[in-house]
Amino acid sequence: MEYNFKQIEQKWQRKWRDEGTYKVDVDPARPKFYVLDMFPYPSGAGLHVGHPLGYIASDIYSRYKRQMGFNVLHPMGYDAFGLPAEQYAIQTGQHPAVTTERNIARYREQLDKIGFSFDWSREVRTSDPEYYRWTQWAFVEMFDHYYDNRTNRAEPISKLVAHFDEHGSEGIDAAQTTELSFTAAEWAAMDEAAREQVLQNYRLAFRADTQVNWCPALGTVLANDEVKEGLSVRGGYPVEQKRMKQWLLRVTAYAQRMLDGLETLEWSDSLKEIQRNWIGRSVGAQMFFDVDGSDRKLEIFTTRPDTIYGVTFMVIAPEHEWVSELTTDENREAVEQYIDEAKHRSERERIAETRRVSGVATGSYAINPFSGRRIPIYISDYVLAGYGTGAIMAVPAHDSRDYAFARHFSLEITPVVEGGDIEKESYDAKSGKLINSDILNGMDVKQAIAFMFEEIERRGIGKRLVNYRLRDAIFSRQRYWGEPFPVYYKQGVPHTLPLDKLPLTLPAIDNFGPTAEGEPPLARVAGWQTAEGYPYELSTMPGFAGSSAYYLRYMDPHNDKELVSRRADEYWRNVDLYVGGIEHATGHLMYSRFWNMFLYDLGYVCESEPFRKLVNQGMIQGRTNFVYRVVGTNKFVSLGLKEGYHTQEIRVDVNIVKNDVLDLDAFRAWRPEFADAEFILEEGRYICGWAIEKMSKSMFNVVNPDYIVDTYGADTLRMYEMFLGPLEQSKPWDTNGIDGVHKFLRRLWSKFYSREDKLLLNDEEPTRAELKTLHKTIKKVREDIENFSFNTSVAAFMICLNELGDCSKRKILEPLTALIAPFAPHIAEEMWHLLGHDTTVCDAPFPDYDEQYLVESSFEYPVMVNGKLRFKQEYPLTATDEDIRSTIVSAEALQRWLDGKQPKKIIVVRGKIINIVV
RNA sequence: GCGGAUAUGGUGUAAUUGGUAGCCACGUCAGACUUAGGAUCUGAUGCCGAGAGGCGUGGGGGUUCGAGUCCCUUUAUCCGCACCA
Repeated sequence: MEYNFKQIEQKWQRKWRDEGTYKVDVDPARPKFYVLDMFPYPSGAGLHVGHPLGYIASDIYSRYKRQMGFNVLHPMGYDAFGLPAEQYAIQTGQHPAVTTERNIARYREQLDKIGFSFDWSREVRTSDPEYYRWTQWAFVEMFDHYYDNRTNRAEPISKLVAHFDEHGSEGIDAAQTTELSFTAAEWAAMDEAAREQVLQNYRLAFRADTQVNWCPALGTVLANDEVKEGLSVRGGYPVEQKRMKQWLLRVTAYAQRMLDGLETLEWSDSLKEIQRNWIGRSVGAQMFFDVDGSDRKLEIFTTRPDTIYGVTFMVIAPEHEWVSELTTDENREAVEQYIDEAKHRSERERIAETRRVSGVATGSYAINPFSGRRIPIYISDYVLAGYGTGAIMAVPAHDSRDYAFARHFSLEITPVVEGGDIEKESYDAKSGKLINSDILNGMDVKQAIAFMFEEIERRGIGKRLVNYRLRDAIFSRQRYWGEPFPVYYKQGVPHTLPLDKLPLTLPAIDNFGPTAEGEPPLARVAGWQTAEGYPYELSTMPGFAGSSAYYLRYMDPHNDKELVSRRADEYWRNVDLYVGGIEHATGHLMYSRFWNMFLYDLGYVCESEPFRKLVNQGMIQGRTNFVYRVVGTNKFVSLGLKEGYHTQEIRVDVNIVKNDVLDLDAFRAWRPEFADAEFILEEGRYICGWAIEKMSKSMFNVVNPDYIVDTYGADTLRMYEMFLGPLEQSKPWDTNGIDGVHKFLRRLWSKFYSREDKLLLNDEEPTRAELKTLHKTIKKVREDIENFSFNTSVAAFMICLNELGDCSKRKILEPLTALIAPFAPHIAEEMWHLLGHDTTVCDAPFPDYDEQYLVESSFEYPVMVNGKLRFKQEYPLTATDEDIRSTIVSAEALQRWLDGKQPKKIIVVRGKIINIVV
C-alpha cells in the first residue's frame, strides 16, 4: 500500500478534534509543563511557511514532554487588535471586526492542516470583550497603584494618600515623574483636580505631557520600540517629536527588577544583552551647580565625577525648562532661533546628522562646586531632554562629544586624566592617573570615582544615583481598533470605571479615520460617555496591551470572575518554554515582564517572571526565482545561456518553479502576456535564476504551507522545516531538499507494507546490530530534543532507517514509532494503530535507551606482559582477539611507551591507536 | 562608534564538545528496472593529481602529541543599540 498521507492525515486530524485528544486540565497528580508560542496577528495574507517554523518546534517539544509523562499546556490564540486591520478598514470601509474574523478563520484552517497539538478550547482573542476586560482591569489596577522604592513593590495609591494626609511628600521614596515637595497642610488645601495632578506623578498608569513619537501618516503616537531609525516599524512612515498629553505606564519603576530578573532566565545571551542595553543602567552622580547671579541650582547627572576639575562648560538640552530663564537678553535672539531650528528638525534628520556640532551660548555662567571656577552654559541638541536631567557638565578632555563641541566653539580643554593626547582627540577611557585635580591628584580613575561619590554626598551638593535609559511606555494610540480605556473625565479629571463595569466595549463605527478636528475615531461616536454624561477617553490602548498577559489567560480562559484563578495559576505557574521571534526583544518581552511583575506584586500571580525559557526561531526568508526575457521579444532564455543575450530579469511565481526548473505550461498560463512565450532551453529544461529576499507578495516568493501540505503532507512539512537547519538560524525557504524528507517517510511506511500491499510487520527477535541502531537513535533524538537541535534528529532518523535495511520487526518499529511521533504525528499515529494499539500515540511513553547496546570498542590502559604491549580492556561487543592484535600503534607512540613513561591516556579511534598521552 | 553573532564541499548542513573533517540530505555522475520518467532501487561524489600522494573548515599567527573546536590578530556578512553624559 502506498503511503497515502492525505488519507492518514485527514483521518487522524478529524479524530483528534472529535475526541479532544489535546484538551488538558489542571491535574495535581501530574507535573505540569507549559509550552507557548507567540500568538500571531491574523493578517490578510494568511500563514506562510515562516510562521509554522516556531510552532512546529514547540509542538515537537510539547508532544515529547507529554510522552515523557507531563501534563502539557499548549494553547494558541490571536493577537487580533492591530493597525493593519484598521488601515484596511480606512481603505475599504470593511469593519476590522469582520476582516479579523475572516483572517482568523483562514489561519485556523491552515494551522489545523499541520497537525498541531493545541488545546483549542483555550483559544483567546485580544479583541474579544471577555478577554480585554482583563486588559482593562489590569490598567485600572495600575492606575490605582504606585511603586514604593522602599518596599520595592507596587502599593495601593490609598497608602500614598494616607501618607500625604499625615506628612505631605516628606519621606516618600517612590517612582515618580518629577520630584515634588509639599506639606500635609498644602495637600489638605488642594482641590480634587490639584490632588489628582499630584497623584498622576506617582500612579503606575498615568497621564503626562511628554515628548512623544508622533507619526502623522498613521495619525497616532508610537512607543519607542515601535520606531526604528526615525521611521514607524509598521509602514515605515516618518516619525516626529511632539509634546502631547498621553497615557503612560511607569515601566521605569521596574527597571532594576527587570534587569535582575534576567539572571534567572534561560534566554539566549544575545537577547538578554538586548534587554540590558534597552534598560541601559548606568551608575553615576547627581550634582548641583550654582548658577552665577541666581539662586537656581542646575542639576546634572554624570558617570565621571572624577573629571570634575576638567569641567570647562555646561550644556543643557534645547527643551530644558530653564532655557529662557538662563538666557541673557543679549543672547535671547540667537537662542530663540536655535531652539526654533531644533524643534523643526525631525528625529530622522537628527539621527542622520549625529556628528554635526551645533549649539548656542545662553550668556549665563555656572560655578564648579569643586574648583569654584565660573564656566559658561550652552544649549545644544546633543544633550537629550529625555535622559538624566537634560543637562550635563562638559569635560571636553575626556568625552568625545564634549570635545567636538569645545573644538567647534574654541572652548578650553583641560586634561585631568593621564594617558591621551588632547591635541588630537579626547581620552575617554576609564583608566589612568588623575592630574590637575587638586584633591584627586594621583588617584586612578576608579578610585577617584568612588572617592567623589562620598565627597559629593559629604558636601551636600548631590548624591550617588542610578539612571536608566528605559523610558516609560506611551500607552495611548489615536486609533479605533484597540481596547478602549476604562476612563472617563469629570471636569477634565480622569477617573477609572469601577471593576464591575468592565468591560467597556468598543462601540461600532463605520468611518475609521480621524475626525476633521484631528480627534481619534472614537470622537465620532455619539454618546461615547458614561450614563451620567461624562465623556470617555477617546484613544485606545496599543498593541502590546493585549499581548502582555495572554499567557495567564490561557491558564483559565473562561473564568468570568478573575483573570486567572488561584488554583489554575498555582498549578500552571509560568511558561516553561516560550518560542517566538527575536523582534519582540524590546517590546512584548519587556512589557509582559513588567505587567507580570506588577500582577505578582498585587498577589494575583505566583511567579514574578512569565517566561522561564525562551527560544528564538530564525526568520524564513524568501527565495525569489527569475526568468530572463530577451529584450524586445517574448523569448525566455535559460539561466546558463543568458550570457549571449541582452536580457531583462523578471520575477516569477516560485510556485511554478521546482528545483529551479520552470514549469513551462504553468508559466504560459500564469500571465496573459506570457501565453505565447517561447523558451531557449538548456538540456531540455528551463533553469531559473534565484536570489534571497524577504518573503513578500510583491516578490512572488511567498510559499504557502497549504501547497506543501497538499503535495507532500503535513508530516513532510513538519520534518522538512526542522531539517532545514538550526532552529535559531535565519534561512531562506527552499524546497530543494523536500523530496529527501518525503522519501524518508515513504520508506518508513514501507517497513509496514510492501508495494504489493502485504503487511510486513513480524515478531522476529531483533539482532544486536538492529538493537544498537535503535538505541543509538533513541539516545541521539532524546538529546537533540532537549537541545532544540531538531535538524540533527531528522538526520538521525534517516540514518536509523538506512541501517535497519529491510527490518520490519515489531520490537524495533514499536519504539521507533513512539520516537518519531513528536515529529511526524500523523504517520506515527497510523503506525501505532497498525501495531495493534488503541490508545493515541501521543500518550505512548517516549522510549528510553539502554547503554549496554551502545558500547563501542573501548580500550583502557595497556599493560606490559613479557615485554609485549597488551591491553587491559573491555571487549567490544563484536571484537575478537584478532581485532585487538591487529590494533595499529604508531611507531612514534609506541616508542614513547617503550621509553617506560606511564601513559595518562591512550587515544583509540575505531580500533586504532592514534596517540598515547604521557 | 559600541555591543552581540556567524564564516566548513556545487547547496542546506554535521562533527562524540580538543581526537579519522564533511554525517544526513539536495544536486551531479554512472548503473538497474522501465514504452517513458521530474517514479523507484544500487553505487560514486571535498579539491588537485593518471597514480603514489598532496592540499583542505574566511586570512595570518599561537598553544597542543593532536585544533573546525582554545588563545591572539585580521577580513567579510548579519543583528541590536546609537549623541544615554
